Amino acid sequence: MSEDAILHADLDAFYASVEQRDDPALRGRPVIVGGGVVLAASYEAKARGVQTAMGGRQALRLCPDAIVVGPRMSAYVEASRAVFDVFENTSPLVEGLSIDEAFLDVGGLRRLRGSPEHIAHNLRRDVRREVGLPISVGVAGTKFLAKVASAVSKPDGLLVVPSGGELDFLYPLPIERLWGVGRVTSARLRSRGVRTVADLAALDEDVLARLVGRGAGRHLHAVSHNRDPRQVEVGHRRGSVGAQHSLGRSEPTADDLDAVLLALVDRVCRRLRKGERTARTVTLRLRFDDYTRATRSHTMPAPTDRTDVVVAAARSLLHLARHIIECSGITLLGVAVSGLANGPPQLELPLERVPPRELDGAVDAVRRRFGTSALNRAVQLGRRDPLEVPLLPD
DNA sequence: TCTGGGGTCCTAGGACCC
DNA sequence: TCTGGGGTCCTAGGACCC
Repeated sequence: MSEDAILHADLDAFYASVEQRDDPALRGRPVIVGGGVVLAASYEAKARGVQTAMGGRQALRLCPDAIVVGPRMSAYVEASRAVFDVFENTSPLVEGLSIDEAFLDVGGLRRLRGSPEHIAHNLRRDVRREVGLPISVGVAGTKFLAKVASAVSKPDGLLVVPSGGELDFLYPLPIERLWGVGRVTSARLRSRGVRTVADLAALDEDVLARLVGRGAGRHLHAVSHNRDPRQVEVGHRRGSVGAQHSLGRSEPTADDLDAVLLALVDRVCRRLRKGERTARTVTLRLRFDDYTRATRSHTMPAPTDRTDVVVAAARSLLHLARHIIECSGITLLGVAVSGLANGPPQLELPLERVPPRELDGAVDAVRRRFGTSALNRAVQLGRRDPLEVPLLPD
């Protein structure tokens, strides 16, 4: 007989913790990983108000004595792999959510490994002992509740929501604790006086749907009553692959944009081929100096992993968007492919083999405008190891 | 508060088909 | 020629997450 017992395991301030692990001088001190923007902050920095995704300048105003270190993605990927080895040794049912968190179904393991709480305790001990990192674990009967519990338990915590005590745990929490309530939804709900999960649960589902949309309304109504039927799912494959590049306020020419586009497509297609995937839809992402965004997408008749095919599609999308690009300053260009299928690897067509004449023109334009180092950066972009967010298999 | 790079899911309208 | 209802696919935008 099995019971519902799900662990949500979430590494604390992951990148910053790896840095503190690897450099004793950083331990006990406020550490910020990133530069222009905060990718991760140690708890010492968080205590001073520094938050993930905050601008670097603001972070240093709040915490002038913070030590800023550049990200070392390969170290984080390696640490993540080691942590996931511990997960896999704990339960065969592991669902990775990102580089630093996963769900584990331990419902069938009571005889083998003890109670869910015991398993969670051992998991935290093993991650600490074998990888040297702090990890928080939430234990509950549903994924949703386990995720909320791990967040509440942070840092370096363990929180078990006892069977029967779910609503006592949930109701007093502020709505922002819920997975799926962000800035906009929070503001909408608060404007109606909804502050806690108890307030949320008292709302009619139809009222909620009118307030935040049908899908979000249904979701929030269900979870506020502790209904979440989702199972831990093993073997998810990612549904899209993308790459993007911030352009600053450089006012790039059409040739500059084309060079960046080539580099981005090259990177995306390498990752496709490496994962033996193919894609049908190409999406161009644009961001402008007023932080508005736009996308343009095109679905191809057949899936591909070929750089030249995706370049052609992306170029025509860029052409399609030329008017909005002319009207407002473009600050970010991104390329994503979706509609992924498992496909055999096809012809290898890296950046170097895109028709040389066109590439040379674009490359020269970048060199003229931004200098050689910027050119190297653009080319590097195309060659960089596909290490980012590598957890779900490509 | 002015912001990096990588993702997921949902909604809504239009085209097209039966 | 006009009228349904239902379904799928595509495109664009938005909210949210790490």
